[in-house]
Amino acid sequence: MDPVGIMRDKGQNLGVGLTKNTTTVADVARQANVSPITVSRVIRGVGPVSEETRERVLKAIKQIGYVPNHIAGALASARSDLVGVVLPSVSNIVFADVLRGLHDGLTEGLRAVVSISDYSLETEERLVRSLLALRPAAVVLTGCEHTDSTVAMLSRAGIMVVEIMDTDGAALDVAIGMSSRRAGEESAIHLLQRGYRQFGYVGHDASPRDFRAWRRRTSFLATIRSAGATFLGEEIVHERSSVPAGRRALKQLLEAHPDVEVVYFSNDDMAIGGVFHCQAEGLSSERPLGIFGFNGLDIGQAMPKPLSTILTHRYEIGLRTGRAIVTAIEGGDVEKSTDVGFKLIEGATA
Amino acid sequence: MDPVGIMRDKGQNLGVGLTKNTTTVADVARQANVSPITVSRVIRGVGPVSEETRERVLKAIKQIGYVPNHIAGALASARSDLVGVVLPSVSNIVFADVLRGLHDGLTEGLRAVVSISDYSLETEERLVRSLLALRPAAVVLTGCEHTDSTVAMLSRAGIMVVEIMDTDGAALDVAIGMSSRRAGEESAIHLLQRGYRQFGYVGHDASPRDFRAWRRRTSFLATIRSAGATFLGEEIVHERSSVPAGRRALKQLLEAHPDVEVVYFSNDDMAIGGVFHCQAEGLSSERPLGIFGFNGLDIGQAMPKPLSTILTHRYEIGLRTGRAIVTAIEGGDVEKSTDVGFKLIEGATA
DNA sequence: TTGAAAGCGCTAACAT
DNA sequence: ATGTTAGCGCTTTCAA
Repeated sequence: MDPVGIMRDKGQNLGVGLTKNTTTVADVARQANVSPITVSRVIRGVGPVSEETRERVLKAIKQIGYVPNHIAGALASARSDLVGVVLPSVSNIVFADVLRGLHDGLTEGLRAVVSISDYSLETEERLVRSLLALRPAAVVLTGCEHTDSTVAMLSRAGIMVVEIMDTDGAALDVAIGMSSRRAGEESAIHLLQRGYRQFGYVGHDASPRDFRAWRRRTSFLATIRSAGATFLGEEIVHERSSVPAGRRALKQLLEAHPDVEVVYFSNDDMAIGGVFHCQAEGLSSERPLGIFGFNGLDIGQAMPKPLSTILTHRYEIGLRTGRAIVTAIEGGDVEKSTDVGFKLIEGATA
Repeated sequence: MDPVGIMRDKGQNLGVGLTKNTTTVADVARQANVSPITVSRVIRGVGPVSEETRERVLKAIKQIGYVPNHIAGALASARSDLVGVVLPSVSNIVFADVLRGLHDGLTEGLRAVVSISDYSLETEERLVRSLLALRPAAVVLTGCEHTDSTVAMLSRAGIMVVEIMDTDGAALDVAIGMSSRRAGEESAIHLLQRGYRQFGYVGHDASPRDFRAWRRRTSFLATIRSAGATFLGEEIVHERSSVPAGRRALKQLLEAHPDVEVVYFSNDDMAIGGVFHCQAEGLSSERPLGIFGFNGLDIGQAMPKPLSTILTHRYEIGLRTGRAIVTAIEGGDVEKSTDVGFKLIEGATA
């Protein structure tokens, strides 16, 4: 209930030589009886500094509680320790995994500035424009679809761009991910091999567009059709993917198309909702409806009947992205495109 | 397979007036026949600028594809548009929700720099030290436990600090969250009212420490004990919380203490694992074991028997945090402590 | 091994 | 309404 004064004592006394409480390299230098540049060298650990002065400077830093200003450093050196990251969502555990991997992969004091595009390319463009103002060391985007302006801005900026998750398109610079097309295809082939002939699909449509889910659906459908199987119909919920949405959608689908033998879901969240619908309706025994997901979330594998799905390597994508950025900054070469693959989990639901 | 040259044409030609491909306000100014400061005023939308010059400047910006440099701006104005955020984890959907809320709450071009402490106060200290080098507009920390050094650094920096999730402790500056203590207590009261007398607990211990889960457990135990109920025992997995971990842990607990009537779980992930264990063992009918969670994840509510749990307002915590930061930056007053509360969901598992 | 000078790109303060 | 001047705090370059 107490209103509180923020930014107390910023000490920005711009008057006549009054105290500013922001200590600088100059303060440290004075304390240690060296020049500012020597302090800078000690902090960055570059250049020749005698052990004796080094210790003197370090002591001075401790004494006056100096905290380096990377903003000033970045301006002077034209080198940034920020990595701009645009993810379509963080609520989806998939991108949370990517982010965790990215953090583990980024070293050398690199830090991620995370923005969320909500699956909109226009939002992505806005976010990239704004991120570029930070002159980041690299930019990480999700997927290979971007507006022309986004591409133009990035190419003019001349910084490293990593497109993650998706290796189906032509990489702007570096791509690290997997092929959605092949994932859809392999899912279809597996289900065909299991003898299914009557297919259904349950999908979501996140805000504007989840391109990768759509590409999986497209190649899945193409594969079952070219095998002569029947696609009975689909139910698409116009909201972000979730367990409850999957449950509702499967109910809808089964009402419209009671004869489906197996349903391909846009991802595990949706598929788990499907499993719950079957459990709730007691469908499991009298009518073994096949359910197939995508991602291989651990929750799906912890269910009494583990979910049949495709395991994706989200953490690894993030990790490799971080490492690729570090490598590039250190002057190393980075693969143009890295496919981390995926793994089909047979499970017990299809 | 193509090694690719990153940072191509950085254009850092430091020679005699050769082309640098970084355009600056000066370039725009030249193009528009005004002074740099006028360009700056147009970009920031402050100060008096005639409509005519404004348009001329805007046109020039478009023409030469100028991208502002916020790093330089931040240095000159001693104002940053970065908000440092330290979360214990992002894999946990709870913090992903917080992050989403935070993004929605932050406006005015404020951007989050996210770091992950992995539930370690020492890591948090390191991350805060490193974040302060960016001179952020505010720092968001999780929980009210911090090392002394962390507290000292932050107070010296004199910037806004928001401690989220937890309002049990004394806020350093601003706290937005809920009371873990009361959550544990209310869970216990509810289960006692339902007639349960033989209690068990299944918990996790994330890396070093999940303080809030532990506080829930402590107040839960205190409450059932003071009501004269029996605490039969507990099973703690020494890993981060997850559905599979919950499933395994419940199995263990029931083997050691076959007489428990109801189990309080450290959170919904663990509790859902418990439900899956019961389903897999066919325990649901022959022996209706009570299961109670924490968080109110939508997956728990989409299960055939919705999980009994406490709904927390993660998104709102993030949203309010973002808004509080914006308010403070704009000079407004912010509540010292905001309790967003929680809501008990009766569900069908306890 | 150390330092002096210059400037990164922008904006606050003070003119005009 | 616009411009001039003088830095922000650091690091580069070049000299000692």
